Amino acid sequence: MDYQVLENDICLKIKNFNLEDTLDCGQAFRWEKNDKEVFRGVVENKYLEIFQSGDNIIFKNTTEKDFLNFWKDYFDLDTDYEKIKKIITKDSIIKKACTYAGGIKILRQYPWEMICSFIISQNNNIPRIKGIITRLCEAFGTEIKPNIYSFPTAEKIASLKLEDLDFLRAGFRAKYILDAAQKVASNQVDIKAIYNMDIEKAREMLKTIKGIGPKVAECILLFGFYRIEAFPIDVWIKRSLEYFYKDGFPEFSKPYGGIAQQYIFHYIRTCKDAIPEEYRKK
DNA sequence: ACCCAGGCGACGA
DNA sequence: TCGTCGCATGGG
Repeated sequence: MDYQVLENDICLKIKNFNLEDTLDCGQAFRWEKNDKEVFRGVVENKYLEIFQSGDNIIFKNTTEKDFLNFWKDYFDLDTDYEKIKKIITKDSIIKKACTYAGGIKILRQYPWEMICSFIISQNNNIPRIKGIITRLCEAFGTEIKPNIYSFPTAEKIASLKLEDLDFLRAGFRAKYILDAAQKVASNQVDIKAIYNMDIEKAREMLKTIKGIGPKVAECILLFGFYRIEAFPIDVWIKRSLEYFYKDGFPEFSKPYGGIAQQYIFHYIRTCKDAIPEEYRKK
């Protein structure tokens, strides 16, 4: 890994990485870009400002220690994506998607935040998901810097009543958030245990929470537990499976299905001519 | 106004 | 076990 320690910042030199696509492709909901291409976000109890300039990524006001012990892991910098791409791009559709969106990395995020976030995501759109999560953090998270809040703990949410969540305007999802918090806080859904479960058991465990079905469970496993074989099928992926993969998704890609899935998801959502218009609204 | 959003639970056949 | 429908809310 090639990086330089500057006065207050870390400068990482990296190829084939796209910060904006990575932070804005629907896997994370707590990064916002300001008017100067700088992303601001909160992960656990750390606040970061970060931006990209060509092959340089600048981590603002970051110590080498935080970079090596925390952000390197969060941004999945030790995974050899080129090796994975070599395998999965033997499929021509993934190859196209990878050309378009191959700068995305799968962020190593945290289980409870992903459980809560992807419960909120169901039958919802990304701007609204972000809004609900922002309100949730501002109300129940910890203020780690002036006006900057961490994601609230499951214990904190579990201590609330359903009416306390009304202001989120999360609709029918509010009761699911509460159920998730209660089950996680009480260890009825044991996050530590899920890390060591085989994936099918982990799916079943997550689905004991109300509001977690097959799709949300896959997202939690992929983004919260780094199970890169997890393959969430949302409306967009369903469309692309119908259009591109009538005979099934290629077997050799399945161990890295989650990475391929992200490339395809970003590709067909944002590239106008990826699939025909009539498939976009079926 | 209308349609849809990174779906799910409840219900009926 | 498989289809269908209602769900809260608000952006386009």
